[in-house]
Amino acid sequence: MATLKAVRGTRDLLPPETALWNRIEATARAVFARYNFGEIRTPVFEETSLFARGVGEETDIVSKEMYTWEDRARAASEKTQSLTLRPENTAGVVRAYIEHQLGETGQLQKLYYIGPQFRRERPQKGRYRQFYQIGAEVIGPPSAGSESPLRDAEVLEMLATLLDELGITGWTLELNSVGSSADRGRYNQALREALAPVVSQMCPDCQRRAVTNPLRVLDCKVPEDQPIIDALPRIADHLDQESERHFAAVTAALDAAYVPYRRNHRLVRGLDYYTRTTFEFTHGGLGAQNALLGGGRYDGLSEAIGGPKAPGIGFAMGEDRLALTLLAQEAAKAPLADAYVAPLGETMNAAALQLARELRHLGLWVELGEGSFRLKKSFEAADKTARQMVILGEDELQSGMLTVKNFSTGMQTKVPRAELAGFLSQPDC
RNA sequence: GCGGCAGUAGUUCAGUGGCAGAACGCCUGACUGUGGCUCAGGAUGUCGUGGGUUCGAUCCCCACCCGCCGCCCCA
Repeated sequence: MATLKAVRGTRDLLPPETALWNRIEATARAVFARYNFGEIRTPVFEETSLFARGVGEETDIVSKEMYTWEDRARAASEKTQSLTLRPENTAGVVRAYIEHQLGETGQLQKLYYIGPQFRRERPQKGRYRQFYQIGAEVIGPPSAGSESPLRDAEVLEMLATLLDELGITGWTLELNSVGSSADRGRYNQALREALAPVVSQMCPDCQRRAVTNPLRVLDCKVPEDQPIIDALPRIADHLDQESERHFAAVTAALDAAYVPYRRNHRLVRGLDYYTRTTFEFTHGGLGAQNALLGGGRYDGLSEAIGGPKAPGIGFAMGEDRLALTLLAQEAAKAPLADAYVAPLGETMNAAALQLARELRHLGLWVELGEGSFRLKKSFEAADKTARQMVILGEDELQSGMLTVKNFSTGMQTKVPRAELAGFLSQPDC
């Protein structure tokens, strides 16, 4: 029988890497809380139509990357239902916003989520079929200020803070505006017209994109095509006055908050629901998957899925890539316990558990050894798992003076049991 | 989904149509309450899976699985 393994594109996260993941999530939660975001948890699966309408029927995500199945009927009278593992979380959050009539509160909703998403893509490093996203949405009725460029700037400033606090060095914020959907339609047309006379000089990929999806031409990385692309019309020149003013206000607020950004006229990508502000935080060293997070404004999404007018802005951050980036920066090494309690002889095992319990109740991180080990073996095990080792033999039990070995200083000390926890808590010197 | 490269010990990787290898790690002992250094010994394994060619396949061929790189797309 073939051995069982995690299915393609999925994986197990094990210590010590999970410690890094926990740190990432704890940092995100702490930052979000300071910006007055609350956590939302939506189901990992939803009705298929939510994603079809919210994300866009024509997008690759919906047309070929979703895990969709027909949920079977339990009774003859019940209909089957098409369900889908969520490929992203914004649609689910907006669905919940509508379902719970959060707009009726009149308040701006600031919600964040952390959880797995599912897309049936070809796996690669930093790209999995079950992947994890940390994201947030600011959404509400226009009267709550949900359309304000200040919201965009606040979210971007929060993200800059979060990446800094996570210890990501060398990130770049790329920023653009895609205007209204009407603006985008006009721009698409202008792009097609501008491409027509020059496309024959471009790479085969671009020749194909020019027909199927002209916006994708802007992503081309072939060096020879760059001068041609630079000469193409920019969406900035096709924005209506409102969108232009909105974008100017966003950048003014970013300047005031000292958030560095780079205008990227080619950043027009994104899902169907994006309007106006779009952005990406990128980082080198991730290969073709250089985006750490992406997001933008989606003023029409709620209405697209049958809800009230509820403009919003949000982002999703790839936690897998974040962990990868941090791992490359700091080479996650397993942290060490405060102490390893080594009983000397099996008869000392029970007393060792009692000692370990005492120390653990005082908040120390303690590993418990095994009395059948020879002292040499205890030392070897302790050296790998803890900063210090506490020897508990007959002598120590009788005298109440415990033997403590510090592995970084090499010092061995006799410590009264009452002072043990305090002694072990001292940092190495 | 398309194109390319790979899969051998826990890990990183050599290797050959004819006994399955190294380094590191692991275990035991030298050393019965003192680790790291040293020395001596030991175990590593369906050579990704299934077929085919062959007297014989880990090696050659085919298919599949999985990973990596790029494309598509995206976080």
